Amino acid sequence: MSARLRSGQVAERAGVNLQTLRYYERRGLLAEPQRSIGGHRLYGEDAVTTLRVIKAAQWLGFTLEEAVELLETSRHRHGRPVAGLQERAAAKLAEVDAKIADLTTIRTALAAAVEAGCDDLTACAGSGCCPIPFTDLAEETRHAGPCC
Amino acid sequence: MSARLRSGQVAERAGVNLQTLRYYERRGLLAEPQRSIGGHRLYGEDAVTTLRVIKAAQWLGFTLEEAVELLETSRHRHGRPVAGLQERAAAKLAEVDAKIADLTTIRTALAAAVEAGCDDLTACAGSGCCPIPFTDLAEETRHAGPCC
DNA sequence: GGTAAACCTGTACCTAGGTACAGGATGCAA
DNA sequence: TTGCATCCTGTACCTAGGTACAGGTTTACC
Repeated sequence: MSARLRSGQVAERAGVNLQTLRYYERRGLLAEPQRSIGGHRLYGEDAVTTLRVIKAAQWLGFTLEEAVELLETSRHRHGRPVAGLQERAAAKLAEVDAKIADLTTIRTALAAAVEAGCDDLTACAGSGCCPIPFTDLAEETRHAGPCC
Repeated sequence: MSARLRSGQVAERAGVNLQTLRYYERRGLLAEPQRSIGGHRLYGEDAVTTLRVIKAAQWLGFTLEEAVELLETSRHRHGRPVAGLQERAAAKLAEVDAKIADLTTIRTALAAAVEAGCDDLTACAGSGCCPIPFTDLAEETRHAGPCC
């Protein structure tokens, strides 16, 4: 239907690596495109849109796994409302809020350590007067770290 | 000098996996301990402290690579002040602030998308009325994503 | 001295999201 | 038709921070 794009052109327009296209295809994010006689991939403009959507989803904090689901529901939601962007975005919003709260706690500890003039974590761990919660961290192994 | 602890005891006290001890030893975070006649590792109490420090550093957002440096300066800073915790903590504070700012931007976009009732990213990418900055993201490839 | 738990080494595997390389085929323009 | 850029496949590698397993030795306790 529309002008066919070669993989290099799609990659360039979307600002991704050529290999990433194939990777996304394997992961099911990008549909298998048409092929030329010789076997080269030929994409439509919609592939570029899909890549933009993937990038936006990643920016919002969705994993590729989640991006697959977002794209799938977007593709074939025939009438009945599968868990759509609304629910997922609300859940992600809560995750982001939790992450901000964690980082804010850490920020406070870090600022306090700077303020208190701490200059040696090992010494700090010994003296009980450091604002960094060493003992809490040792016990709370269940509580995930700040990142990833 | 102090009571010798076996690797399992150290791991348990610090709340880490046994394998993690060896991993940290390889990475240079944990000094090579003494050995029993038969070759088993025998640690002092200070190993547990070191592990607590590592956990605290990770919680604050330092990588293991950075934790090595923190521990090393803590170990052999003979007089002259190498870049200590103060500088590193201040730098990390700036990083954390930047991360919080990024997440706050994302939070705003996510909340706006929920508010606007967006229910399909692909459709959103087409219509220009979605609060998610698709086009900006496509251009700003240099700007790192929200996480890691 | 017997036995079970703990420990040893080396190596492979895991997540997440890609990236790189080798060796060969295709596409396009002069 | 020649030549070069682009693309193909499959496989290996990367970061970061671990975790798991196999096969063998040591320690500790009864």
